[in-house]
Amino acid sequence: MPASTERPGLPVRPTMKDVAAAAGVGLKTVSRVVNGEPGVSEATALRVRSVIEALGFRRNDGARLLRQGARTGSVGLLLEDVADPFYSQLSRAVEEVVRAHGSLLLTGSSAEDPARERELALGFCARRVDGLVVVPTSADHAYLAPELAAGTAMVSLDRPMPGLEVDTVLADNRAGAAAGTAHLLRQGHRRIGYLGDAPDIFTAAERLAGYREAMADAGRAVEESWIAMGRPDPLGLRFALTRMLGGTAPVTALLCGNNRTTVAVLRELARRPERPALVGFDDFELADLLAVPVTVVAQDPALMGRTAAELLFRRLHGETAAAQRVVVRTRLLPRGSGELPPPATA
Amino acid sequence: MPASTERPGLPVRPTMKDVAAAAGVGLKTVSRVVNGEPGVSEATALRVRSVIEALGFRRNDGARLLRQGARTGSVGLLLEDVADPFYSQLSRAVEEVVRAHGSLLLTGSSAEDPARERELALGFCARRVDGLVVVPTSADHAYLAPELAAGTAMVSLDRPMPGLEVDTVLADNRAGAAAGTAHLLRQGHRRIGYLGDAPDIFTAAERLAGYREAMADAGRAVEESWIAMGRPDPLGLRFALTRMLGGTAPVTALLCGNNRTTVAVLRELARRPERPALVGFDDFELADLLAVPVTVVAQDPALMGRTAAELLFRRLHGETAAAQRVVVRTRLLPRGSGELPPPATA
DNA sequence: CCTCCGGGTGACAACGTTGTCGCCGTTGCT
DNA sequence: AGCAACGGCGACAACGTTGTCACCCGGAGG
Repeated sequence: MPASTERPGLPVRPTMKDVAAAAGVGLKTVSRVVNGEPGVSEATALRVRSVIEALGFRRNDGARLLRQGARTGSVGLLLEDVADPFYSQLSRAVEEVVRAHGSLLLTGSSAEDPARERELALGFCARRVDGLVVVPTSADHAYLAPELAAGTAMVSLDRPMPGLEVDTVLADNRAGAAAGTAHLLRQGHRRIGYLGDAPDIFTAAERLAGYREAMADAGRAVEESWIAMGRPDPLGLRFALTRMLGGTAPVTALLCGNNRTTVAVLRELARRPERPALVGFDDFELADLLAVPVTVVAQDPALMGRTAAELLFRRLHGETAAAQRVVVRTRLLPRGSGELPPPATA
Repeated sequence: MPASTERPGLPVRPTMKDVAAAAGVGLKTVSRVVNGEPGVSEATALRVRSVIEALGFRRNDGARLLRQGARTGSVGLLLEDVADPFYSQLSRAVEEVVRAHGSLLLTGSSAEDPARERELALGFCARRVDGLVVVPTSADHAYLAPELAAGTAMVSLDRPMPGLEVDTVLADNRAGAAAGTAHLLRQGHRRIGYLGDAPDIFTAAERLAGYREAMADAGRAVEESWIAMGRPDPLGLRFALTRMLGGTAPVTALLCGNNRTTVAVLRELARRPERPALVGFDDFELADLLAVPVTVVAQDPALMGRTAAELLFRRLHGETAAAQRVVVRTRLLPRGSGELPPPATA
């Protein structure tokens, strides 16, 4: 009758040693049973299993991983903000793939703060995640180079990670923004405003470039006062809209650079008399049910997330080809707001 | 000049041993430097630090945790679907608190499938998370009892976890639904429909109960044909609405049991001639910008998530009081759709 | 001169698990 | 009867880290 260690009252997790002692077998036999390895008689296995059940034993994966030196079966996801519907959809898609591969997902929101992103990323790496899916902030990511070299797979999602040779999944921001702009031009608009996120954010800059491109292709000059870039705070937006929509030659249409901005603009427009045409980049729920349904350049966040995660696992499964860049198409969805004609006076 | 182990071409993470060898010091000295322990001369520390930098060494937290037998500094969050805005807000709030406590967050979506939830929860426990925040499915959670006993902190969020003595954070579903119903009754509605999620989901059942309560308090009988419960699929919904809104005594108002249902109902109503009054349970973005702004019983998901996470860390910090139940208030936000009067003919 | 002390350092065990290897007892063959 | 083969099982080392303890050395005190 072998005695286990004392319990001083505090909860202690039973180990294989405890199970072995309680079942009157060797440590390795318990290991074999737990892992379903052959070489254990059915009788012994049964006894061990019942002890495991009785003690509530659960294998310590940390120790297991340490011993095997193998994969941890976990992946880290870093993005700007899980609560943003675009990212929450990305997140869900990534999670789905991760789960299908039997891995667990660590999630962290960087809030667009490089220091915070770095802290999270290195935290994930210290936990020895097998891979990282990152929606990178605009800061330098050189600190990840050692991790990459050490074998942590990485995929950059939604934005590139300059200086790091990793697979990258992007939307065709430029073409999408150009398509949205061209659409407005086709409706007869000549003075079109662009409201986007801070210009150091890759997607914001690309979409602005697409807007300029389309305007240039149509032979239309762009006045810099038609452009407003920055985090979409209500006050700045109100100011920008007043500037664009007021004066003697107001813009008659708006292109919004992301769903946050689009929603903020809609909310602001509801307080104003002007009814400019509007195309939003990135679809959002209920866009089709608004008083004037909102025309958008829709991304496919689920596809982007899925693609990124699959690229990651391809690497983890041994793929060694050069880093690739996948561009996911956007689609213009005309719903009404983008088909409003310019006012007759314009 | 001590030689490290050979590298066969594959990436290998350097260990403290490698650093020690390269710096010509003992293993423990490296450990001391890494952990900022005293007892190392500044000269030695400097040398070790530069070697760490050069090799790109990063401490293996798994081994550290194993040795210390301490906390893993990670928490698991289990919910139904991160892509659902209600849960993504919960998620963000939980993450914020977790981060403030220096921990990492593992996230998993159960998709309302008990087997999947179980698999995820046990996976988290095998990773030895310090605690678990769970939005439980309606299945039995007895399998978590050993984990709880073993010292894994747990908090139940949005729904209770019967049979497990854990802190629980809930919205006041019943009172909220009753308030929404009473609001509709005050507008003169007498025949009010309720559309909710599957009745085995706690919140759906509670809200239904609140609806019945308010109807009973007003002395109004409820016809069972006014009630439709189930996952909000478009077809079932269409059928249910046809039933409720058709016939000789149609309902003139609707109470929707959650944001998914509300949106689905709005989408379906857009295809139909009837314009019943409507109150939704749970707020959603743009509810105020729709053609008829939507009156809702708003929950506070951020507060709920924050509260749950804080209760969890209180336990982790040694709190041993009996499990408590925190109820977070809901608020009725009248915006228009809930103030529509019944048609004169009714 | 010897002793004591304390700062700087390293050897070693241990955390919980798994891979390797060898032991024991049966069985089946010659 | 002798021997190989095999199934069942356990002892032991190792994974990368940290806690314990002992060692070495120079200087202060007797």
